[in-house]
Amino acid sequence: MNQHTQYIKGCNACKDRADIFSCLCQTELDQIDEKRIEVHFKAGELIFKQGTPNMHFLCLTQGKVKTYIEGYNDKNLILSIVKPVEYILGPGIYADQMHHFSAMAIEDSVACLVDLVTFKSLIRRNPDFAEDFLRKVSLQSIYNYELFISLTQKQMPGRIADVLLYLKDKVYESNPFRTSLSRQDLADMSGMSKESAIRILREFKDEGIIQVIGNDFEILNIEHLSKISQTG
Amino acid sequence: MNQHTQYIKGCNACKDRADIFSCLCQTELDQIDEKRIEVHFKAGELIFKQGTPNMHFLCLTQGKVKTYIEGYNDKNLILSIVKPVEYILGPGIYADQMHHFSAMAIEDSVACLVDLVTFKSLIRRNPDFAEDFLRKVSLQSIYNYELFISLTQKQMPGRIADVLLYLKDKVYESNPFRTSLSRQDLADMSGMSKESAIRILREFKDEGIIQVIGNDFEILNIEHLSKISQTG
DNA sequence: TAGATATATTGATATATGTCATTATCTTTG
DNA sequence: CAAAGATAATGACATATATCAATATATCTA
Repeated sequence: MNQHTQYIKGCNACKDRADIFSCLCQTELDQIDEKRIEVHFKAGELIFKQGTPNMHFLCLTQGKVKTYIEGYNDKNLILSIVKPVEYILGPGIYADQMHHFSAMAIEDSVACLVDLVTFKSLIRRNPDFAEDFLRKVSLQSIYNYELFISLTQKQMPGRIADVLLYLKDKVYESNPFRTSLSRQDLADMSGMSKESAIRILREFKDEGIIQVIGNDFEILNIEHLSKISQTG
Repeated sequence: MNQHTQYIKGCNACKDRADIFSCLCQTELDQIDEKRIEVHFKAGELIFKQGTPNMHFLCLTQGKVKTYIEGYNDKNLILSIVKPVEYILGPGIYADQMHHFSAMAIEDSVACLVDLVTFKSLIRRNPDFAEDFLRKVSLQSIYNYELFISLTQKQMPGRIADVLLYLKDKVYESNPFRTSLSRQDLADMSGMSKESAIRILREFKDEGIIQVIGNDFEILNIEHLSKISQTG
């Protein structure tokens, strides 16, 4: 399916893949469809920036996006890698209408922007939709708690192991995988300097746990890597 | 107001103080009141434990509670100190019905437990309530992002500064404040060993930024402490 | 294709932080 | 009140991790 067909079919084509929208009736879906803006981003382009007003609910239909908190000294902390079809839910939607993290395309991407007035009115009118949305928010929260433990209680090897397993299981869903993430990105996902990230990757490579050629990764010994993730 | 009057008055007395319940009509509030169980906890008692089923929505009416993730090697990460009247919202409510963190009373406390069936049906029936709840969840999320930055990008002095400012501004809301938190707790809030926490506190004391006598804290130079929080 | 620019890698070194052992102080309890 | 147990404080030391500098490799661009 090329981008043009995708555009013409609109939300209906997407609906099957987009879990929380499956509980909307046709009229409700049409409402979103009308208000929907489809935007194409090139790899490296900023989708929205932390600190700016949050006016849209965002649904990623193609490509990959990293969400990250911009901290001090130009250091970023990558929260998640979003793949299609998933939503980018900022907590600002129901609080201060601001973005609390930034989002950047790491591959050429397509996203649908739905204005928040429409989105919120659907939340109010359709309890199933509200519950599904709450479920999404909750799952994200749960993942954040895991991230807390990984980042604050594990040493570097454990954190890199977590990142590799996350990429394999949640992002690329395949074992030899090629990523568009830079070494700096991997470092930003695991809260360390890029030099440290590189060093740990090399250690894993030397121990035969992984194979790395450029941006092609293969986890050779999943058990061992999981153990490193466990023991911190 | 003693505990007995508090009990007799029920949710109605609490309503003024409990923001998200203010949008409920009397009938709805009565429903919660009926299903409500009031429980008294002694300081140090576990209220619920990570990994157990999450069957109740919890509202703290007296005392103070710490919520914390139990990580590896018996290390905990304290997420928040809850004071009355606030809610303890686990993300499991709308996901897997499990607790993803533990809660423990750090002072003698009173909490109201509302069963989730009642709670969820109100969320479905009253959109204002649902929105208020979403607002609460969102604010918690925003705080978690700040915590991420503090814990992963600041050095120990910055993290301890954050903890002290949090206790002053959000928990005790007064400047000389007495806490029931142990040094280990302060360490668990800032993601470091208790020895390190103690050392940083001593440094702040030597530099005249704070005064500490036992569990009595006073921040003498708020500007300086804020600066330490900023510069990491 | 060559030069320029960004990214990745490596090594040497400095530093932040944790661990362990010891002593001091506070709190509980018989 | 004294003994016991918990919590707090301190110092010496080990180690995880960041920083800096140098080089290698990849990627872009004229």
